[in-house]
Amino acid sequence: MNTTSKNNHIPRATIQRLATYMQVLEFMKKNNVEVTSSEPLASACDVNASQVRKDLAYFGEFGVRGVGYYVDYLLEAIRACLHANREWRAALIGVGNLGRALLNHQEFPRRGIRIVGAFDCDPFKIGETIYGLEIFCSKRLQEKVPKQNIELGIITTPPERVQRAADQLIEAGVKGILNFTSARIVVPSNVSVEYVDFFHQIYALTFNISTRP
Amino acid sequence: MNTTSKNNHIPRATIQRLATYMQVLEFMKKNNVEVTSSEPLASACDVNASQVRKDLAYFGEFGVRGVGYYVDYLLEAIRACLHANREWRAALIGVGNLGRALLNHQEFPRRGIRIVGAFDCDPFKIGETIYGLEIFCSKRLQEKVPKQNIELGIITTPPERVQRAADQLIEAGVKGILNFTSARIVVPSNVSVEYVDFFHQIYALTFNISTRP
DNA sequence: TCGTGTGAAAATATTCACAGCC
DNA sequence: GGCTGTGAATATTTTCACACGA
Repeated sequence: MNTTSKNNHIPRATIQRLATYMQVLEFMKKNNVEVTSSEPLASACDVNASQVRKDLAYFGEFGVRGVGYYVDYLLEAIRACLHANREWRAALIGVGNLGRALLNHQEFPRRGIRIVGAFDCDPFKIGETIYGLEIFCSKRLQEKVPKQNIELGIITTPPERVQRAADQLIEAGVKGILNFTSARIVVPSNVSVEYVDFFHQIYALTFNISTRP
Repeated sequence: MNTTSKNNHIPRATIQRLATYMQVLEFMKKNNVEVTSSEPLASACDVNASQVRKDLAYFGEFGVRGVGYYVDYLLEAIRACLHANREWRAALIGVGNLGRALLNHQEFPRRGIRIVGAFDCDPFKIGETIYGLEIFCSKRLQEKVPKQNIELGIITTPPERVQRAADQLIEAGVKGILNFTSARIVVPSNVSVEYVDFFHQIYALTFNISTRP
């Protein structure tokens, strides 16, 4: 399985759709569907069938002409494309409500994301143990990130502190940041940032609802 | 302020960026910035300055040539574009961990989203009161949605139950659904659906990190 | 025959560049 | 002089349509 064949730039939309295909394929697998094809996969994801084929073509050839795709094989192929087929170690900064919820979120370990460090700058929280994880002062990221082989940072601080948290994570050497804060951050170009803010989806809803027949 | 002038189709990406501009403008407002221009706004959002102007142009003219944009005015204008400048009433189905966290999330009321009904199908939860809201059986959506003027549904059930929850919401008359489940749903074309799944962002991260120099 | 993989065509989105207005 | 608003140019993404292989 060759997942690096076409090294030309891959649209971000393609990456998002691959994640969606994964979800649908997992659902199919759970329902003992062994073979599928671009059409049902596409319609489950509300896209065009050739879109599915084109998205996959960026990475290689995973189907069988005249037959379709073996669910299990395609699932593994997509996991490999997204590099979701290995363990990723993460640090979480900001142990408030949301932070705690994420620390307890079973979907993370199920998908190979291990949150192995919890950090905060509140002296009352430092030292506390939550879900088996001791909370450290954010200043100790410097020391813990390399030691624990942490590559991802998850920020769940209040928005005022997000930039400082990001700076500390980057200084400590993480390669990617997942920002749950509503504020934007500035990072050097060798670090990736993704924003999680479901109000974007809410506004897409309110807009769509309001501008319909 | 005319926010419906150009009725041609508006790209989804534009809607998403408008939500981002809102966040940045709110940040500026909090920092007492009164006037800005497309350049600083664009660079804070990692887009091109003419992208900002083009996005706004879909809805009208909100700037002053030679000057820029008045933060407060632009903010209100964008809110109006997204229909985020009024109250929206929502029902939540699935009072598990995530559901509870959302019911307690202060950002909802702050942004005019009022969750006025909580529903579940677990008999042990029905009747319980959480954050001042009684939990009702999902079957009562039919009756509660019209009575309480609910337009949005928020689904936080386990994925196996998401389709049924969606069917009940739609049957009861909601116009838009925010699906926090990892499963896809099928809805009639007069209902809008948005998916919230931060693993999409995580996979964007793992992909980006892994396919860099 | 059926469904993939893929060039070519069409549709969309982004960026440029500058006229127009403060 | 400076920055918006916008048509025109460019770039990107999606869709079509069909050759090819199982």
